[in-house]
Amino acid sequence: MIDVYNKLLNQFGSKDWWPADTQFEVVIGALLTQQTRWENVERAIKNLKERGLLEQEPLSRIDLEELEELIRCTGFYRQKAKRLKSISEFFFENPDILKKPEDELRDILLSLNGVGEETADSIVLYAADRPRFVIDAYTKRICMCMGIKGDYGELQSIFEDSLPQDVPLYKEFHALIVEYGKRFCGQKRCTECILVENGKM
DNA sequence: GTCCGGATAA
DNA sequence: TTATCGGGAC
Repeated sequence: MIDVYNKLLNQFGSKDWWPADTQFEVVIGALLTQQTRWENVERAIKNLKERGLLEQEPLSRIDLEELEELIRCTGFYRQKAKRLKSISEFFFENPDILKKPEDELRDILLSLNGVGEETADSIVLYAADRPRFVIDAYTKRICMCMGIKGDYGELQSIFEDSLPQDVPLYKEFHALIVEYGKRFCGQKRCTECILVENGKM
């Protein structure tokens, strides 16, 4: 896998993904970005920030319909508004939650409504700064093209076992995979794929 | 019309 | 495994 990482890094350079002022902002962004373009997430984040709502207590207490309007641009705004309120309440009541060991933290996150495996790992990696490799749709797709099959956990193990346990590397690699996926997989430029031609990772 | 930095209930 | 949630950009 490290070869794939180096190929992507050479092609695209460092991405500096997931800009955010606070850990909580990463958590909120992780929910808002589900099935949504990042540009639209930034608008919603800006809306919340301008009103001082990008903090645990204010966001947990905001009127539901008001919150829906502020995040409407991210789509799925009704379910996302409910989830944001409940997760804000949880983080307000458990302020040190991100300091827990990554395995325990991941299980706790998964028990929250609106948090599946990808979102949980995104929070563990980008908010808590712990080594958990994020598997998204592009990662699965690229693996399939390389002949690697498996469910979420199996693919995650393949990446984590073949890479040094390095948080910045995990962050960068996932960002590069998404960038690559957008440009090639998403545009169906399979004949130009630089990852599959030599087969193995 | 298609696609996005998915999760959930059925 | 499939339907649903959904606005915005192309």
